[in-house]
Amino acid sequence: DTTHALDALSQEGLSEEPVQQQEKEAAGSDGGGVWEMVVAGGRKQRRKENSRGRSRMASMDDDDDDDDDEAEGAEDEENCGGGGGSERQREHPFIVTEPGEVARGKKNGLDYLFHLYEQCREFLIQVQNIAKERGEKCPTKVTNQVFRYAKKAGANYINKPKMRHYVHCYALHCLDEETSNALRRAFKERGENVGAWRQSCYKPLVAIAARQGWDIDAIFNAHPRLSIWYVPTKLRQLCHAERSSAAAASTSVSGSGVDHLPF
Amino acid sequence: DTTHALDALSQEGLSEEPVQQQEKEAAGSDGGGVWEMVVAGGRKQRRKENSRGRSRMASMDDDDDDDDDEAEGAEDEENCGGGGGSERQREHPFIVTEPGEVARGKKNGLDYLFHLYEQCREFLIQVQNIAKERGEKCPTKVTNQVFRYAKKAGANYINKPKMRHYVHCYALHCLDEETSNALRRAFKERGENVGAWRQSCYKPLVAIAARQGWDIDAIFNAHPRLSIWYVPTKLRQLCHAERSSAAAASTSVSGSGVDHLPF
DNA sequence: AGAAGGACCAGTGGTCCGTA
DNA sequence: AGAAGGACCAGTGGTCCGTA
Repeated sequence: DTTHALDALSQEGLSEEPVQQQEKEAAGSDGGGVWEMVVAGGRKQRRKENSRGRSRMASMDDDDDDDDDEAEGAEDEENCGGGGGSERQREHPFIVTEPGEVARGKKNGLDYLFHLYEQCREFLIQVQNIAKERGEKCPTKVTNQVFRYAKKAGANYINKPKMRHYVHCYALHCLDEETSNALRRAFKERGENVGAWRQSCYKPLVAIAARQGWDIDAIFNAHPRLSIWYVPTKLRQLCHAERSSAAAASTSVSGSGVDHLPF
Repeated sequence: DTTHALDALSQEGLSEEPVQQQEKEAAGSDGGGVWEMVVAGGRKQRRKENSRGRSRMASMDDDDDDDDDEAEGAEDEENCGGGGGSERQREHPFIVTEPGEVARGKKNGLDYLFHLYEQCREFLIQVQNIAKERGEKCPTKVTNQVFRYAKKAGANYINKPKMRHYVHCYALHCLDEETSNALRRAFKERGENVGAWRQSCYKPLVAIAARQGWDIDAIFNAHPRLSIWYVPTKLRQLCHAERSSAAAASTSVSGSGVDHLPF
């Protein structure tokens, strides 16, 4: 009674199935659909075979998967917004944009970046539904399995290193959108690059953690959209370091405590 | 201000430190201490070097670590309750015992088995405390890291395959001690071996799951002592299979539903 | 130079199967 | 035969570094 079309999920690379599910937005769950039509239209390259003869995957349950399958290694050019050619494709780099601003030229903006996190969440939900239906272990986080699923669903522009790289930026966006927006405007105005903006997102997060007892895991877990992301190592370390030095400062002022700082 | 004696924890096998923490019971947290004096006295082999030149580990924070360090590969005989000799040591096999019954001869009873789960919980709590103190990722389950910690703390009789093998038996003991006890008495009386008793523990668990909406993960997670254990694959599969056939039966009786069973 | 992401690596969950 | 557990293995979390 249950379709087992996704049986290959845990046997990656073994089956050879023709159907491929396109990236689909689980439409209507947020503003992403509209936003995407505006911003992503010229950028979204659909499925370039990633040249290592990977197998594909049957699509699942509901709607809109289109069934075209290219020959392996077809490596044809695609509309990537003006720079046609057959060299290996990458996503356009991010630039610092204000909220609502669409990046021009061969660039992607930060609304698009955050949108990728929402898409990953939708892919996770799909993976969870499949797992529940089949009585298998159900992931609570965006795992390798989810990234693999996203890729097979045609979302080649989603990958683990990128998503992990900017998690804390998304965290600030979730936890304090005001501050996040202000930071974006400030860094755009100053003409800073994405790396500088990214670095600057740590500090306000540590401040939030300070106000909430330093438990960054609890802060992530308490937020419905953030709880599915692993706390980045560096953010965890910064919180720990800052807590330690804050504790040291307060004890050395009060004279109590067990640390041995010079006085 | 914080001791970093356990810095080697994540660098297993690299450091060469002389201090070793003995198994300790985190005394007073449950009845294990008393129970152990009665039952485990003649069985507890303390530290046989596991012959692969593994390094040891500095002990942590609090109390009672004894500092003796044997030469590597000392391989001396130990008091194992009567069977002295230098051959490789194993734990005595389990036999089916009634609640409160002490196993005689070279056997271990089921109270002892369940006690091992409590010990693992205590080791997990110690690992969690260390992780929190150091601002590192904090495990919520009994992971490889916890088994490694237990071994380094001298609890050589704890190992992953054994603990995973009997998890569902412990689960029944946690979730329905009455039923668990009755099962033990019945299987002892019938002279069944441990394997048969172990097998028999699945069925009442599936029945519990049936009563609670089939969500075995939720059932594990709702119980404070059980939530730290991964749901065993086979138990998960049994619940899923039973739910499916129960659903099929009910729909074929009611005539509604989407399955295509013969009528 | 700044940035995207393939691919690697140490340590994980899971359990088989050589051992006693 | 029944059982304990060393050791293996596929797939994970994490992120470096060769690439563009």
